[in-house]
Amino acid sequence: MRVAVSTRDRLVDTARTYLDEEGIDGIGLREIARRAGLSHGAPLRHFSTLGRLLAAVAAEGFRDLYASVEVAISTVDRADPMARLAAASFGYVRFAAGSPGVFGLMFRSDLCDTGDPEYATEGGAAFGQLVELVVDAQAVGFHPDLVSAELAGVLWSTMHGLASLHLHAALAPTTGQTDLDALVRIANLLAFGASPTISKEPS
Amino acid sequence: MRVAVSTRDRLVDTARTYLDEEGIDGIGLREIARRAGLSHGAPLRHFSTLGRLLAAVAAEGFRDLYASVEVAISTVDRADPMARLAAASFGYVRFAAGSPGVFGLMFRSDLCDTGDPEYATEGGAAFGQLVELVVDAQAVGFHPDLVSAELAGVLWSTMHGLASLHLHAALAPTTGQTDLDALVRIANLLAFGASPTISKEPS
DNA sequence: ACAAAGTTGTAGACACTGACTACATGCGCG
DNA sequence: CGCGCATGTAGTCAGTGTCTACAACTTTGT
Repeated sequence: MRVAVSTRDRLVDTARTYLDEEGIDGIGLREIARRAGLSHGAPLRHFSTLGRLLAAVAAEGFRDLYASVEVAISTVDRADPMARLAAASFGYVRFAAGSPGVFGLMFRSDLCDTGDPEYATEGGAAFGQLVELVVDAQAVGFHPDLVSAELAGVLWSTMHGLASLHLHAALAPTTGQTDLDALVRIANLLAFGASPTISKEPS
Repeated sequence: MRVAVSTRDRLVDTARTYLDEEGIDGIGLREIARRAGLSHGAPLRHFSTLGRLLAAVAAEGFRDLYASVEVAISTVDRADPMARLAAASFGYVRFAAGSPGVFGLMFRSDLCDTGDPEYATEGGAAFGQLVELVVDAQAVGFHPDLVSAELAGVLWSTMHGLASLHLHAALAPTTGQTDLDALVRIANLLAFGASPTISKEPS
């Protein structure tokens, strides 16, 4: 929680708060302006369009996602790449579960302007973080024959799918299941095998 | 391609066509009415709200998804549950790639009214189809200790994540990768192991 | 057969949205 | 000081979803 100094930052913060409190549905330029105590046209002084404003929110989301993964992998042995990869999974879904609104926004190309350079930079950084983890894992024998970026893409997709479907409650009604961590454990079991060191979530 | 007999069916068909041609962005009640050659209020005579109309479109999407998976698994040996499961993966992403607009809509709870009974029924049927495949696979030794619905949820999530991120082009820029089938092959490799019978896509 | 009732489509209105414009205010800097 | 420029305001425009009144047509009961 950092204090909003400029109006620009306050707008991004207001949007973030709205997303996590009210969800992604009613978000809009005028609503953000209202909550920030500004006139309906004020945001356009700082962002040329609503999409750019939301792209800035999403970029901050990617930074938070990066940090969440960083925190998760810091709890396990630095010399165990497989454990770090498994921990990263929990960091990913933990961010999604903790900031569902922002997470939902980050992958909504119809809402946030994905052409925004900040969006691309932060998104790429988050993915790059995972690729590094994958490279380390490959170095200790985890599917060393596969292209790192592709392997990372598949692992990302798994966590992304789990988080997405969980938030959309598309699985819950039929599975009667809300424990996201349990599903991540299963996913890790499938991907990494039944190692006891990675079958439990960290910290 | 079946001929639209009632106005109601024509509206659903018009929305479908729009989604696959123009994407999900500009869809709306008035736009659908325009394309169907009706006045802007006509759709509300058949659907109480835009969300219900789109829910009907999504429900038809779930039926098509079901059919796509059915086609995919029909190409492999009926007595090989693992091969059928792997084939189902291709059926899933093939539908998503072939009908990106409808696929995107199906999991957008802010757009289509997920409380619609038809939506819930068809969505549940599609998931049930996967659960059956998983049960068969468990019977031949594929993680028999896990809860079928949870295991199915994880597998669904993986395919869902791959399709979602692929369509959002969120992975493409960093991975430089557009071959969805290749990613599915990797995902199957991770989940099912390196059996040559499932490492290639069917048909 | 004929009128009543229901169904279906139209047209207008309302509140709302994102974006654009003209205008006012206030700040920094030569 | 005074000129720019950045910032915020208010009004406007085209567009949206939804509601309502109304017209036309179809079905139904007697």
